[in-house]
Amino acid sequence: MNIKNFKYDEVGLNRFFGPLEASIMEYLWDKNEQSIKAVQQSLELDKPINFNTVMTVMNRLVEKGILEKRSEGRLSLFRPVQSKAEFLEEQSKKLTENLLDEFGGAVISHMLDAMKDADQALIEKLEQKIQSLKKDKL
Amino acid sequence: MNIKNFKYDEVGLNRFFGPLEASIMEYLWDKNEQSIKAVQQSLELDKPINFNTVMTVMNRLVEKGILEKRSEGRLSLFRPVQSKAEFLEEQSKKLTENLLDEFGGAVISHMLDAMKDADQALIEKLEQKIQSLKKDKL
DNA sequence: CCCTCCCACTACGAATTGTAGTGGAAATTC
DNA sequence: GAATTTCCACTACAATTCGTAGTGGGAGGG
Repeated sequence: MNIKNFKYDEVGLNRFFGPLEASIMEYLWDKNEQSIKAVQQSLELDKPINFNTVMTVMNRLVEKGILEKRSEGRLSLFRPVQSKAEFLEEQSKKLTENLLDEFGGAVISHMLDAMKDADQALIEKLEQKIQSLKKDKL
Repeated sequence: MNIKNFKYDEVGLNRFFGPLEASIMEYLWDKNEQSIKAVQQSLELDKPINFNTVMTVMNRLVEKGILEKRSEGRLSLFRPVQSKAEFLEEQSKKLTENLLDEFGGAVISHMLDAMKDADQALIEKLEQKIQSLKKDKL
């Protein structure tokens, strides 16, 4: 799983992937294991896309450790290594740790500042976490 | 100020810039306003670097809105648009907001989990923030 | 008047991502 | 069994980003 960049100016999967990569991942996370043909046909519904283009990008995703490739007879099937939830969990965790390493506790203040619309339950949860952190310090 | 990517696998300014860009910014944040020559000579202390290489990269930083360029006679002087502190503040804020937008309150939990070594003062501050957030909700 | 210093313009290579052509091997069809 | 279709491997090219550097021009000092 080899994601290198987090893109400020994009949204969702496009923060981690190129646009075509993102569409492919979106589809595969929905359908789990699929052939290139199936992916290409699905993308084609939106706009024309060459089979080989899809294949190349999918093979690159395998090289990057995002997809797994399996042969069934002469058919190649591709499937995400992680679920979308697992992927997002891992990325948000990595980014969070990176941010803390880089900027220290100050980010947490930014977080809370930005979090005006947090719901009550989350705030309670945070409060408890803080309490337990305080205890650990004693 | 046009930073696009945050790099997982780098550290410090290298998360936002290429390595040469980062060295240049580091120097200019220390010295404020300097000529290309001054920058190049400073970098040269580490390893040989062509004057034109430095110039090209500095001009690109101007195009990106990171540096400002000013002519004094026929000499060009370059200076960061923001202080390093301002820059880091802005980036950490942007990233924080992006992360929250993207992943919701869950990141905060990650934060606190990762924050085992937070100091007492920070924890107090967080507690107060939480309290005021709670009040706002009433 | 020549030389040196500084800058503008231009170009190239590696890496990343999207694009697609060519051709080969297997399956299907006649 | 030969022809056609299906699917994949290999290869290549374009745009972008970043580091690199060559060529040449203009301004000032000796």
